[in-house]
Amino acid sequence: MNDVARTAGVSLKTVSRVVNGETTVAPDLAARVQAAVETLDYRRHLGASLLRRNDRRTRTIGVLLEDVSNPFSAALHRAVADEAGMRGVQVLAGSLDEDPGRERELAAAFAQRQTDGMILAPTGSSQSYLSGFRGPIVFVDRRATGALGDTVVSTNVAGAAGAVRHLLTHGHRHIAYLGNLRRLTTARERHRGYLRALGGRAGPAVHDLLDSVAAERATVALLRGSDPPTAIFAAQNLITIGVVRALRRLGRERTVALVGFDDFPLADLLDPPVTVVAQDPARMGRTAALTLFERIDGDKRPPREIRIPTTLIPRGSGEIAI
Amino acid sequence: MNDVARTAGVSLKTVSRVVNGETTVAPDLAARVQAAVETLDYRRHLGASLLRRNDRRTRTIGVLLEDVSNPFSAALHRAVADEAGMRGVQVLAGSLDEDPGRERELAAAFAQRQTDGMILAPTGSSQSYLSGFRGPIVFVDRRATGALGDTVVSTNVAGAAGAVRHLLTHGHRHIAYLGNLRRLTTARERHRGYLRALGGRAGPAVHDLLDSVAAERATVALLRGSDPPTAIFAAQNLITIGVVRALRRLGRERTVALVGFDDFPLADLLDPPVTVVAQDPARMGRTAALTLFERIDGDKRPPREIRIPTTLIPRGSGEIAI
DNA sequence: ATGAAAGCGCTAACAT
DNA sequence: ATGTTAGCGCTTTCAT
Repeated sequence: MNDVARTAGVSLKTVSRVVNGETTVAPDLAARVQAAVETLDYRRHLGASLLRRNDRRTRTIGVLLEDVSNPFSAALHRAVADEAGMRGVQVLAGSLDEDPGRERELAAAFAQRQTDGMILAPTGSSQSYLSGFRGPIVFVDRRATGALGDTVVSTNVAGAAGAVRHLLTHGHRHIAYLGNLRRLTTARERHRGYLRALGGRAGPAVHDLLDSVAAERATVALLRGSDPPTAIFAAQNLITIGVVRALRRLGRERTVALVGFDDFPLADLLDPPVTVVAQDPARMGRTAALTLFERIDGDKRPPREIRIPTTLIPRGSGEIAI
Repeated sequence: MNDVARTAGVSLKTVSRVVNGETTVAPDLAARVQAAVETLDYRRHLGASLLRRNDRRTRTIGVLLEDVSNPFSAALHRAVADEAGMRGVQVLAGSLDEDPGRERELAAAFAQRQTDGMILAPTGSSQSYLSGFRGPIVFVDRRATGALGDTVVSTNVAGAAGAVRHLLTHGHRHIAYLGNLRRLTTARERHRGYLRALGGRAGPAVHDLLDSVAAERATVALLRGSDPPTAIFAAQNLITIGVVRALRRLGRERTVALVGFDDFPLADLLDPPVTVVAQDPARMGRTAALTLFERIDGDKRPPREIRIPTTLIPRGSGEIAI
């Protein structure tokens, strides 16, 4: 910046003014500065600029999701990035892989980089470590424990209950539940919806499935067991895919009904097409980003919880009658 | 940091030493500083630290891909993030959506944030705008024009030629090509492989398909045309999916052969399962990241081009005989 | 081993 | 409208 000032024959502050688009600069001076900037290929050092600025904003936010390569997280991430891009804000992203340690580490790493705020899908059982962090935090997909912030979640209980009622409608009375880690609020809520729809007549439940391979194995075990279910409710997209693989392997895809929670690409092209309770990850991401930017802009209202509705999409696998 | 120094009763510099883990501090002083750090919940301001440091590293890199929610880009992004995470490096990511303007803007935004380097899948027809950027750049998936840097690409020509030869083996002589934007080096190379395998007997080619809907429409038009192909080579994952949808719609999925370039989740569960030339996006991402970190660490050798092999995976759709 | 002073690149506050 | 000075939070350099 010094070089530019010298080249243009003006003071350092004038260069600063031009670079920041302030209008109180004579046109001819501004032009000279612009010329010098281009000659020297000068680019402002954002870090230095932010250090002195009053608002202290880095125009960077952090997004911590389960796995940016899972279609749900990827769509959510994409929506956040788009909303941020419109505001000239950059996005740091991280995948937690259900590891509470990574959650804390990455959150700390983002905080050290002075992100203006964070969007977090918590995986640990407590987020109290966030107290004392600088910017606002919006929790997405999962509720937080021991930390304050806005929350954007799907209507998990209602969605799961709707899925199970859909199976009941088609005559099923022996419906299994396959879900992921019970410490996650989503898993617990979807299980609660499952129990609510079934009243006292809940079927077998398998929890803590970490990936589609585990889900496939669990499904095979259930169906080969002494009291096989006639229908399955799969509480997460990878689990649904594991169940589909298992049913195929056993040749039972046309006799055992299946409804999955969370839609996934090509679900409609499988045979039979997979009935799902679709979430709206793009809307969740957009909503979380909008909420975060409102907070960053000074919104002081008490934390809100925003519930994004789910949609049952009947495609075939969930309409298999008993 | 001043507060910490006062609370611990030491000088500012001593705090700096402790925070940076320098060993030249008496144990009792270090302990006092640590205590003060915890009491005051002090966190070092990385931006300020970097401003004065000699190496000028932000420990942040940028990754610009076509669309972080496409499975190919998502897997690549994930691999880069993992490799970066192991080094305590954070990753800024952006989606270009085949928009050269966004490519330039996002690259500039990253540069302003002093990323130590960038990984870029170019979409514009020239990357000369990169000259004068601070850190090293590694091009991934696509070659750059007018800019220097290491390049990590799939063996596009060989992979595409292999796919088409596979169709020839099954008796097809009238094979269509469906590809995306011709300005992309990947699209051109895959088309070249297609032409090479067919010698003078190339079939109809449809270029510049931007998404699966466009591919679906193009496939329907081809098959309803006067001289319908007996087999299709789809040069990208979204295009392959569009072709699958079209074949289903026309009830031709068991009579028209299909080989796609780039694998996608659930390709093996479709009916018929889709034969593909699989790329290895995770390996591409890992390789690009490793190469970038070598450059950041001072590797001065001339730019290299690393070619990641592809694998033909016969699953059914490509083995439909004429 | 510890500290004082200078300065990284920039903008705020205050001149002029 | 333009320039001058101080200082953001930290690390360097150099002294002790």
